[in-house]
Amino acid sequence: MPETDKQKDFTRSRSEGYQVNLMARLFAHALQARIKPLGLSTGTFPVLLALWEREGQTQRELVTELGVEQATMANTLSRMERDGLITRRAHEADARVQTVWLTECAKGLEQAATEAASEVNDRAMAGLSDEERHAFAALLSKVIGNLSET
Amino acid sequence: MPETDKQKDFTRSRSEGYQVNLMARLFAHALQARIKPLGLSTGTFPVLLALWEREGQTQRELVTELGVEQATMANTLSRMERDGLITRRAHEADARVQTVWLTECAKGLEQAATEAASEVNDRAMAGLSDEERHAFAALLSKVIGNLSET
DNA sequence: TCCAATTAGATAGCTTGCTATTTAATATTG
DNA sequence: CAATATTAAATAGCAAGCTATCTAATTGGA
Repeated sequence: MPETDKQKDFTRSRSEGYQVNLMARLFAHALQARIKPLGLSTGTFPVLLALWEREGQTQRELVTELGVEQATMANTLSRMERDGLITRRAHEADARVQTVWLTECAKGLEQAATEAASEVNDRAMAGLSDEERHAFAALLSKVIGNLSET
Repeated sequence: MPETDKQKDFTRSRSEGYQVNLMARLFAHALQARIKPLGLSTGTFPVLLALWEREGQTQRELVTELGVEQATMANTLSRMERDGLITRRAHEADARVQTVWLTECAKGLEQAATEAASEVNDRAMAGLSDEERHAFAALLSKVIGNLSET
């Protein structure tokens, strides 16, 4: 390709960044449709997964585990408290820290919510062989690793 | 796996939806770092790509082409107008329609901006063979297709 | 022709994400 | 011990996405 045509070889439809953004929005849309009836939303969902696995984590721990910014987590937790999904208790040894606990309501949603998420993943991966699904997971990890460096 | 363990087989770290969301945020972060010095942002970028290819499109055409909601596009175009990237002109035949045009400033950014985006894609795909990169693109298309149905 | 349906776009109001800054508490070090 | 660093969390303010609703213009039928 001649040097003068160089700026033409970038097209949106073939850009991985564009496709990834579109895919993420489609995932979120599909998940939202299934968990909205449960009173959940896409932002609260990963927090709930972390807490279903281990309750009483600090905001800092959730931030590290989920890879969002501290301010994002603070806002998400505020909404979750407002909506009756979590409560916060003072840390016994460190007055800066609050620990996060699930309400009974939130505890009761685990089964239905994880089933909804599995359904979305299965639908997204429909028609892919086991090898393709594994290849996709491996490529996701690789790309995430590449973009996470420093 | 026994029936009673069923709810435990969903883990965030292995959920495609979670990984895809993380990957999309990393892509956006990497792109933002490179185009912010040009006065651009991630939301305006695909609109510019579409207009660099063909100016004078209507908002409706941009919506269809980029796969965002009409309200999202309206807001994005407002910010772009505010920031001196586009102007809008009345359509000669239909008073409901406005066509979107690039400012001289926006026209001058094409080369630098597409280079920035290529750089992000290359970094994300670093260490992948040509076959892997093609496989990734094919899987993206497949998954997008699956989630786009109806 | 006129009324209903459609279409283009704007607006309201929300979530989810970000950066940057602030406040308060704890840890560290001279 | 006092001054400084660091750490945890909150807050301000913005971008980018969404749904839902509204207005105005155009189109299509009866």
